[in-house]
This record gives sequence, structure tokens and C-alpha cells, in this order.
Amino acid sequence: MNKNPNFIGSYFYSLDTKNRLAIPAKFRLLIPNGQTLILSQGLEGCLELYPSNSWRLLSEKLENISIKNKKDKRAFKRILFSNASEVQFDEEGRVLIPQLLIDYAALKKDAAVIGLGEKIEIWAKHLWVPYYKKQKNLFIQQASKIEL
Amino acid sequence: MNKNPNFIGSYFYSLDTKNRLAIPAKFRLLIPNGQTLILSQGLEGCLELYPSNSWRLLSEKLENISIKNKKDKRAFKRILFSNASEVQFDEEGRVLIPQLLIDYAALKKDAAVIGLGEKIEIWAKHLWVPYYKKQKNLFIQQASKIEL
DNA sequence: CGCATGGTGGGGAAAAGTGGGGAATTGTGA
DNA sequence: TCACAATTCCCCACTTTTCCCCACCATGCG
Repeated sequence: MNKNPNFIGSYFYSLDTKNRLAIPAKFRLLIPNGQTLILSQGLEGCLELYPSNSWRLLSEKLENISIKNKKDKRAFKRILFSNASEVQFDEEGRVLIPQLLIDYAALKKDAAVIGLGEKIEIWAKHLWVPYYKKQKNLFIQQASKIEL
Repeated sequence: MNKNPNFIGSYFYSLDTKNRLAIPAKFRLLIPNGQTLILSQGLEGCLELYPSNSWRLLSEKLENISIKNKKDKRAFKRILFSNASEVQFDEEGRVLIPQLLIDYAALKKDAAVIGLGEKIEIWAKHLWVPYYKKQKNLFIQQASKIEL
């Protein structure tokens, strides 16, 4: 049951006035009932949503990174943890997004929810669309070099 | 039930005129009812708040730590313990912070409460914000090296 | 059509953070 | 021993946020 989830696909949903965002039913089916999720800042201005297992794996990985300096290591952990937040589904399968993370990701009404295997990314649609367009060409170039 | 707590996330609360500081409800839920907490000096000018279990773990760790100089070890322990203070929640989930520790952490009205797994750190906001900004870059450099 | 499912929206109760009054406690010095 | 001041603690009150619940509507499918 607790196999690694495999989130796939993109969905365009809307954030309501109470900062709630629906998570696709297909994704919810991959998450054990009642389990909490970790919502965190991602790279390129998106948010990352992890089942708590996956986040634990990630944070252990990050913590074992070789940072020589203990002081840097403490700083690293502080940033990692302070950017994250525990969230859970309401009865309708939505998640309440903390204001801090709304601001970070510049979320307005329209949001994109992207399945990326073990994690789910959440983008402001106005950021996702140009990013997608720009990267798509790059993707095609790269793909032609790669054997699939 | 008494599993290791796992405090996650950052909250910006305010210290009132009676030196009381709210602890996030999400954190309180992880602490058995009626349990006292240990508040002590942390590194980089913050305060550390431990559930008594975590505090016990910390002091055991401290015993086994290898500091060549025994004198340094004693000194470190003295500072840590002498400034530590037992605190408990009032009816509203707040904690009274002793004047000594207020001064140590340069706490003004605005405070940041950071969940770091087994412990909670408390920062003066005016210290946390620049610290956060500065360390975030290091974090991004490290994080972008990691594949998940 | 009729029913089930999935996303959206909102009312309202409950919880959470903030502030302060005032009693109880503690400590100090006369 | 007493008086006084400072501190701590127990309440209560107010505002905002969160959460439970229901209702609506579009879609898909037998």
C-alpha cells in the first residue's frame, strides 16, 4: 500500500477565496487516507507537495549532504524546515495553502497542478504557461539526443 | 503516541507585553498534554524549545560527545543548563519566556517560531529575516544538486 | 435520461492568536 | 511581621483563520 506513488499529468484548477486548492482525484487515490502531506517551496518559484514518506526521504537525503561546517548544516536544516508546512485534505480533497507559500509562488486564482512521479508541483498559471512554452522547445532538442 | 515529534514549518507570532509567546497549535498537538518543556539558549542567537523527551536525548548526546578538552565540555554544559528553564503552556497555548532569554535572543514584539523536527526554535524576527535571506541562497545551490 | 463523480463556492461553527483585567504568589526591604 | 512591588497565572473577550458541512453544477457513463 505504501508503495512509491507515481503522480502523472497536469491539471488546471482554481484557488478559491479561502486559499484552498483541489488536488486531482487521480493523485488522491495514490495517497493513503488520512495521511498528511508536506507542502514546501520548490525551485523556479513553484510549490512542491509530498506525501510525508517522500518528504522524509528527501530531507534525509538533504541532511546527509556533505556540508563540512556544522554551522552551515544548521542553517541548511533551518531553511529546509522553515520553508515547509504540513497540510491535509479537507472533505472535498482540497488543501489549504498557507499565506507564506501563496506569496512565494505568486499564486492567483488560476493554478497548475503537475504530477512529477513522487511529488506534485503547484504553479501559478501565469508563471507555468510561459515556463512551459519556453522549456518545451528545449525539451524537443534534448529528446532528439536521447534514446527512449 | 510518544513517538518523536516532528515539528515543521515557520510561524510569525507576536510576543505580548507580558512576555508570552504562542506556540503553533500544530506543534502543540505533538506534545502530550500537561508535559513541561525546556527552553534554552540556542546557537546563532535563537532560543530552543524542547519537549522533555527531546531534551533528555540532547543531554545524553552531550555526554557522549567528543570534545577533546574536558574543560570546554563542562563549560558548554554549564551554559546550556544554567540558562535552561522549564516552561509550560497556559490555557491559550502560550509560553512565558524568562527575561534572561528574552535578552539573549534580543526578542522584540515580532518573533519567528520555527519547527525543526525534534525541537522548536524561537527567533527575533528582525534577526531571522536577514539570516533566512542569506542562507537561502546556500540552500538553493545545494538543493539543485540533488535529484529526486 | 438518471445517477455517480469531481471540482467550485460559501455559510457558519469551532479553533487559534492576541490582549488585558485582576487575583494569587513571590520576593524584598523596612 | 508587615507592606509593597513585581511577577505569574487564571480567566474572559475579541478578531481572524480554519474546518466541517452542504449545495451547486458540469461531466461522463450505463
